[in-house]
Amino acid sequence: MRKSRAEAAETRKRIVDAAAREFRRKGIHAGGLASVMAEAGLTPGGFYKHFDSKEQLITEASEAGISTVINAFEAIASRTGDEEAFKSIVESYVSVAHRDNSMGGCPLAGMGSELAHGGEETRAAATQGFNDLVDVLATSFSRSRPDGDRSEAVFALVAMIGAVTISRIITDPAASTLVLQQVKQHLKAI
Amino acid sequence: MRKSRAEAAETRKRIVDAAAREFRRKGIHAGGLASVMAEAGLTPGGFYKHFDSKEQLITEASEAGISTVINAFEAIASRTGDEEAFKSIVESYVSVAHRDNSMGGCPLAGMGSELAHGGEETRAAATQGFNDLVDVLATSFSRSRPDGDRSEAVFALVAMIGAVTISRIITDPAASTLVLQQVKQHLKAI
DNA sequence: TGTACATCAGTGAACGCGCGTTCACTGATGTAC
DNA sequence: TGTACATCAGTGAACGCGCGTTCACTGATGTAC
Repeated sequence: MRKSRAEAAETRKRIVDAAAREFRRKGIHAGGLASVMAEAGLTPGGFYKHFDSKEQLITEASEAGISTVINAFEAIASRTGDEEAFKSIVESYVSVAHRDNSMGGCPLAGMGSELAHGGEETRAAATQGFNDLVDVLATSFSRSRPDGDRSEAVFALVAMIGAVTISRIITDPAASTLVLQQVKQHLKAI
Repeated sequence: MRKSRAEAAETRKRIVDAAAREFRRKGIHAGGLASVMAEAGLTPGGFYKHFDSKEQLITEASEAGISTVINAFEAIASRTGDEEAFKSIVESYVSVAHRDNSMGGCPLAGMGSELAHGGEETRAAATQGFNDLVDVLATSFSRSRPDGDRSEAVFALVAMIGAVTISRIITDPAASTLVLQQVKQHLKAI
C-alpha cells in the first residue's frame, strides 16, 4: 500500500484542497475529517499520516484558500489598467458570484467568525493572509491614487469581507444583491 | 417542581441570555446546550420545555444579541448632538472594548460566518436585525448629513462588522488595534 | 545490478467522548367545582 | 373559600450518533550492501 514520495505529496495537497472547500462551504466545525478524506478519495485513518490534528488542517486550508484569492487579485491587477485595477478587484470580490461560491471563495468571508475562535497558529496564518491581501490591494490602489496609503486598503478589505459575509446571511436574494451593489459603489468611490 | 408562569417566562429569558453569551464567545457550534443550561442554573433536560431545538435557540439568541446592540446605538444617539451621533456609534462599535468583549458584543461580528450557514429562520432573524441596525445608523447619519442615503449606512455597517471580525483574528494586539483605528478613521470621514 | 530488509502511505475497524435529544419521574402551580 | 385533580417546569439518567483520534495491519517503495 505504500505510495511514492511524489504521490504522498500529491495526496497531502488533495486533502488540504478538499478541506479548504469543505470548511468554507459548511464551516469549520460542521466540516468533518471523514468527509474531507472521502472527498480526497481516502479513508479516515490515513489522515494522521499527513497531519497532527484537525487544527493543523484548518490552518493549512485557510492558507491555501487565501493564496487562491491573492492569486486571483494579482491576475486581475496584471491584466487591468492602472486606473481600473483596484475597482476590478473590488468588483470581483464584492459580487454575487463570490457570494454564491463560498466553496471556492475567501476563507476570511466564509469562516471569519470561526477563525476568530481558532488556535494561535490558525489565527497567525489567517493574519498573515489578511496582511498579504491588504498588500496586493494597496498596490493596486496606489496605481490609480498615488497619494493613497495602506489604511485605505485595510478599510476597503474589511468592508469587502463584511459585505460578502452579510450577503450570505440575508435571506432575500434581491436584498442581498442590493447590499453588495451598494457596498461596491461606495468602495469604488473611495 | 412546577414553576409559576412568571417564573417560567423568566427562566426562558435566562436561557436565551446565557445562549447569547455562550454562542458569541465560543461560536454557535462550539457552544453546547448543556453548558448553556448550566449557566442558566438548570439541568440539560429542561431545555425542551422551552424550545423545540437548538436551532430555535440560536435564532432567539441572535435576535436578543442584536437588540442589545440596537439599544446601545439608540442610547448613544439620544445623548449625542446631531453632528456627533454617527461618529459616536462608529467609535463604540469599532473599538478595542467591543473586540475584547465578544460575549456581550454584536452577533453579526461574533458569529457572522456561522449565521451564514444557519437555517432559514435563523438567517431571517439575523437579516431583520441587520436591517434594524442599518435603520438606526442611517437615522443617526442623516442628522449630520441630510443628503446621506441608506446605502451609506449599509456600507458603514458591513465595514464595522468586518473590522471587528478581523480584529479578533489578528494575533498581535497592537496590529489588531491599528486596524480598528484605521477603519474608524475612514468611517468617520464618510 | 540484484537481493534482503526497513520504512511508511493508506486501510478500515474500533475507541472514547460530547453532542442534541428523549424520557420517566417529581411536586408545586393552576383549574374546576 | 376549600378541596381534588390536571397540568407542566424542571430533574437527571439514558439514548443514538458522529466526531476526532488510535491502532494493527498490508504491501509497495526506498535503502543498504
